Amino acid sequence: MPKVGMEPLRRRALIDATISAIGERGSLDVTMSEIAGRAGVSSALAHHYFGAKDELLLATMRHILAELTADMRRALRSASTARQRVSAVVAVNFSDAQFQPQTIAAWLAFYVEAQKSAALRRLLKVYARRLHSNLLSGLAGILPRSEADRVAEATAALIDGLYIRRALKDGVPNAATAIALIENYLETKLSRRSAQ
Amino acid sequence: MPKVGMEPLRRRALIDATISAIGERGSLDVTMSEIAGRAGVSSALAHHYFGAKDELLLATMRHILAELTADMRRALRSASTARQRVSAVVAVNFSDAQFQPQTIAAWLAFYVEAQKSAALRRLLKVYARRLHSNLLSGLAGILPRSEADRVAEATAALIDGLYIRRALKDGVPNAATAIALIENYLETKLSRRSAQ
DNA sequence: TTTTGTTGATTGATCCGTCAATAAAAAATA
DNA sequence: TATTTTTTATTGACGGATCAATCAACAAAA
Repeated sequence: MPKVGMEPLRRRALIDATISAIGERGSLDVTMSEIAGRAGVSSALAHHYFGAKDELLLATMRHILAELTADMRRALRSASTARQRVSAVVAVNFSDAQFQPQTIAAWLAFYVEAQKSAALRRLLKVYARRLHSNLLSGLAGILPRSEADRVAEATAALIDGLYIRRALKDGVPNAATAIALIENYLETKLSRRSAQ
Repeated sequence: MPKVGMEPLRRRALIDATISAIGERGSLDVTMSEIAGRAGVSSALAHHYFGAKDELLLATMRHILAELTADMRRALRSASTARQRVSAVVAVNFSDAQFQPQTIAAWLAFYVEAQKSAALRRLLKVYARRLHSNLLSGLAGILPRSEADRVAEATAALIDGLYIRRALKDGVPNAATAIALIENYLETKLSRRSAQ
């Protein structure tokens, strides 16, 4: 039943299907047929709209990053102090929308794929840089620049590390614990401004 | 030129070839032919000794973990105080032997594969638990138990996070900086035993 | 009648795993 | 010691399966 204006709906359905397929299998080793099937269309249609598998994967990653970015912007808007801004950035990464098995598995899989795909690598670097600068925008108001830089780096590493450990279902079990762990770190770093 | 006693040599060569192949491609998507070729043998021989690809990959992961474990044991032996033990555990993970692009890429790839392979998952969990208990063996002598547990968890997450960021060639550029970052965290955690 | 949506069938490539065949060493036998 | 037999090492060729991508064809809207 071909109705006009299907393109954006199909694109979105295919991207959602890609996320859930990757999340379930835990890797990018999902077939176009599998994805298309989940979206309720044929694999030919997936190729019709995205051209090649690479581009569907890239579009999916872009979509995940866009959602994260939007969440981040929202969270930052409602933070008034520098300290709150730091906490907001951390909290978003462990919000219900982001810290889910599917999304986490997808992140991990994309990290690996980035080693092969230059386009994906570029995308992830943009995200990493943005995360860093978001953290820094809060920290710079509290700590001296070089120290703020180091704390931002450590916080980013903690976020990535907790994600990876969550994917393995080992270590930290839930979002609240993860946040508490990072906040605990930040608290010890921010409460005593004697640096070094 | 069939000479007897080739098996251990071939196994080793194939495992080394697997590591370098994975390291170069940045994922487990390497063919048996590619691996065998690097080891200077035919793919049929790789199958002869390892049966299936899964088992070669598993053997490779086991080998990497065994090396890390051996390094860890050595490092711990030469540490006399609890504090030194903590630093030793951290340092080993960023030693020249471990913190190399090839090995890091392999780690990351295996993390992803673990979501599919139960055997691999079990292996990684054993490693994670051992890392945790090694860290704890040092921290428990300095901090109260619950606090020590949390710091061990954070340190492990930092290690994983710095690995992942290294794989992306983003963030922390070298081993010394990574160690300094973690030591800086440990120092702030261990110097003020007022806990919370 | 042109545009948009859609798919079944097919192609071509890749790759794992197997197998029969070969050859050298080692062991057993004469 | 000379020979046969068995074990170990090794590979080229191939079967079979999977999958990405293409294409021709069809149907409904515009």
